[in-house]
Amino acid sequence: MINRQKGCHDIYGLEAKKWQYISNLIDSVCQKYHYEYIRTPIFEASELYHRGIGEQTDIVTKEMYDFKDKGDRNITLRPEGTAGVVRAYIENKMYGDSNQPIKLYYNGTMYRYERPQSGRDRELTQFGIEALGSEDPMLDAEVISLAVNIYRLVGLKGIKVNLNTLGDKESRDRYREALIEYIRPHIGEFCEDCQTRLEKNPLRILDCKIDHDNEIMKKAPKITDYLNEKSKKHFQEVKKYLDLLDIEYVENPSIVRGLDYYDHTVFEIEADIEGFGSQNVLGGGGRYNNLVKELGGMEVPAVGFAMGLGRLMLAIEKENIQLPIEEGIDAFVMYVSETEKDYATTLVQELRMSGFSVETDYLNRSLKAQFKQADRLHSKFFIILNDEDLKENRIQIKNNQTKKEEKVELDYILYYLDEEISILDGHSDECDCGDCGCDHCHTDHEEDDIDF
RNA sequence: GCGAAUAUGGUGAAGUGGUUAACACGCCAGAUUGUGGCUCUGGUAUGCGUGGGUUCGAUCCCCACUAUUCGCCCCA
Repeated sequence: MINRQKGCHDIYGLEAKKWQYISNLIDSVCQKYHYEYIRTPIFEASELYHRGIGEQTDIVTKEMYDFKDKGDRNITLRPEGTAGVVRAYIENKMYGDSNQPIKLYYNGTMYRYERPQSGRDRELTQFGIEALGSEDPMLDAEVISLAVNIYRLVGLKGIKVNLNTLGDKESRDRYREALIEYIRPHIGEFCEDCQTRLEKNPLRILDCKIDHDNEIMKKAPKITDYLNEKSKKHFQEVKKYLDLLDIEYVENPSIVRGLDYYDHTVFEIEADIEGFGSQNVLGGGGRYNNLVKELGGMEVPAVGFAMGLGRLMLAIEKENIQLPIEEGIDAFVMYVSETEKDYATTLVQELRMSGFSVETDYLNRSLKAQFKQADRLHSKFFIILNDEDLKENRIQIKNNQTKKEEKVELDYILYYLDEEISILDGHSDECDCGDCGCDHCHTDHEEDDIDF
């Protein structure tokens, strides 16, 4: 037997319905915020990620899916979404588009060559947004609010936004120097990793779990004291807009987001969920005013966010959140014997073309077994075809909720089903507004019910 | 890269160094309900991860491998 690859999953059944629900929710929220869907390739030139992420990191050296294709090109399966989107932005000259800023979202699979564990797979699905072409702090706040609203709408409680700023390059360089100077005399007291981080990526030391409680760390200089006026103002405004948007956050100076290209605002959203362990970060992002240039474009400010949907699903499961997944079909067509099967075939087709979801039996099962099957599928109506009825141009139809059973004229069946299903859904005849609050309207206008 | 646990039929899962490996669910057929959902009867399953070893004999003991899960590292 051939098994699926390590760290990959087959998603089907109820699980697949949940994924679809989340994807639909994402589409609907992004539409409201006016972020447009973009789909970029799953593989790109390796260089894109090497440049975007930084040559020296573990990420690049051992956690990317690199390979050579038959033309001897260096290819990488995308490990994240931002680089590809930025590449597409530059390549398609979106900076010249008349609508600015460019606001995009993606939702797709990413690949990371890692040892899988809970909340971490080799093939993962990420949703993310990128807003390019504005340095307005209002946009930073919007990005965060979109992310938070997704979590809210899913129904997650204990969501915490950790917020920090890295300032602009000038502020960050000053801070980096001060930090190195401060830590260097004490470096012997830090863990091995931190000792190498000191030169390579000193900010990362702040994020170290081992040395987190070290007194020296606690008294370390803070980035906020090294911000220049411009950076300080940006951060203050981001916070102002978050307050206006009613987004709660915690300032957390240890959020540094490893990568060089981050500027100003950085944030992580974490879930306070029992049994979530070290994989409690649901998503994160920040401003990256240097990346577009780094990847060969012009100087374009940008801000973005990404979340792992696998982890979101895990959180939903742990929190025991019931997503409103619709189950069941409208009708199951059963036939008493082989004689009626031909008619069943055409009836099923007709009903489906008229917009009903309909199933029938394909295993030539006994009528009894067909009833069982119809029941298992949560069919609203059972349509039972027998010879005698068909001769008189009518069919037997049973409402599985009320148990009411009727014989209906063949010509009348579509109208009958339509009516009856409306009644089942609580949709009244008088209502044609499409938004009266009944169940039927809800399904058609789901997005209008979203309460921000 | 390091560490730990697990590996039995379609599913969940018990169990033993020795003739036919429980039980439950599922599925199928039948009985009974005016044709399903409850109940009862019967049927169903190429099942002990792979390769070695110990043994008269291994699913059960030992070793290796593989896979899965979980943790560490790292985290885009």
